[in-house]
Amino acid sequence: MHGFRGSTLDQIAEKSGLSKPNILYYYQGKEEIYQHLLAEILELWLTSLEEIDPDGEPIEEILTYVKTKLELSRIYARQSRLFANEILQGAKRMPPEAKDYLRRQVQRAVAVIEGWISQGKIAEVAAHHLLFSVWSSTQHYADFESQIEIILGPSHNRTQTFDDAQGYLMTLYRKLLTPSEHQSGSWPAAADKKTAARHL
Amino acid sequence: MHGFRGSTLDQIAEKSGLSKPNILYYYQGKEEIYQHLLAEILELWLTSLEEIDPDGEPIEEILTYVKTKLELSRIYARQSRLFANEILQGAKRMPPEAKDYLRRQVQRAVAVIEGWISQGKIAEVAAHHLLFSVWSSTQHYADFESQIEIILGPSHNRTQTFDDAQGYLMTLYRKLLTPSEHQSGSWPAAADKKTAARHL
DNA sequence: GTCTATAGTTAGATAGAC
DNA sequence: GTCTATCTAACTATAGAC
Repeated sequence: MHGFRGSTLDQIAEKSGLSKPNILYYYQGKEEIYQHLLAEILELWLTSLEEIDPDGEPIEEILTYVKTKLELSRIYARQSRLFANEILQGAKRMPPEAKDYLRRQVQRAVAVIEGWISQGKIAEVAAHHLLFSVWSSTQHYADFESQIEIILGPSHNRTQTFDDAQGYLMTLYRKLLTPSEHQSGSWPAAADKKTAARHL
Repeated sequence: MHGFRGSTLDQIAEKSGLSKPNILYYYQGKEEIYQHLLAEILELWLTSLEEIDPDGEPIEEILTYVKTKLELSRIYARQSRLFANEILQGAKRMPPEAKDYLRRQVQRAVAVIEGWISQGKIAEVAAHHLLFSVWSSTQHYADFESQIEIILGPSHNRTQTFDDAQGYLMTLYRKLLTPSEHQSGSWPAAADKKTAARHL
């Protein structure tokens, strides 16, 4: 699980307990094994994104997503690194269907977030960039784990670090998203009744 | 510039205009070329971190660092990806001196930030995690450029995206760092005279 | 279905002429 | 210092027995 070139069929064979030719009996080639893994990971990432509920309480919905994404990074750190490596290499081995799936799910989430903004339920932010920063700041704890190890030293407790990260990220995104007292952009542009009522 | 295994000596030879054996006349091997590149990039990253001035205006100092880091990601995107790839692979090819250098510079910056916090000049945050999120959220635009391309489509303007990112990140970190009106933690613990004066 | 043995390819490094 | 030609190791994939 170290990228397409990072693992050899010999290693995969050893880990899986099958022989090399036997693996190639089930898969057409190394490429197919790799893309199968990629698809699984993307599914995991996007399912959590899909769970953002347009009818939920906006800030809590987003904070829950952040929390879930961090948890996925903790549990599926190796998978996160495999995916990160693929993107780093230019996403050349990512099938077009997977790219479409990614694009569609992001578009949905962006629409939900922009809806909340226009209703004045969260502060005005660039929705795409909010998602980018949520992804990067959570996945960092998986993808750059070896750098964190270098900085915090070998004595640091992994679980503790993830707990601290959660506390930090909750504060970060709560402060960002909480609407300011007198938000000019959301009204009178906002059509939401409750929002309007607050200003009367 | 696609990681140690991502580029072959043949490609390096072609790009540099030299022949393969001629490159190995100057460098002992591929490993030495790679580590030379790594060291250059780390220097670039840590120099910008070093520029954080303990005597400057805290929030502006940090926001300037964020801006600089984003600019470095824009200009040195390939280098950022090379470094990210090394960390992703477990930082196994990073020399111990480079790791020490990284650790020391981070410790210095953390001390500066914690000083500002104890003086009540910025909100209370976990300094290490602040740095982690600044790195990840800025480097994302270099390291995950191909994913951004997938999401925003081929028609998106790279310069525009970086400009939008800067606006977003300035808001994000300004909101995080601005101390709240009645900050209990910073006073009376804070020994700073001006801070105390604000409360009289 | 599963294995051993091996073919075919690629890439890092070196020998040796100029 | 720089090149062509070549060696050697590692790796993907297949042939063919059981």
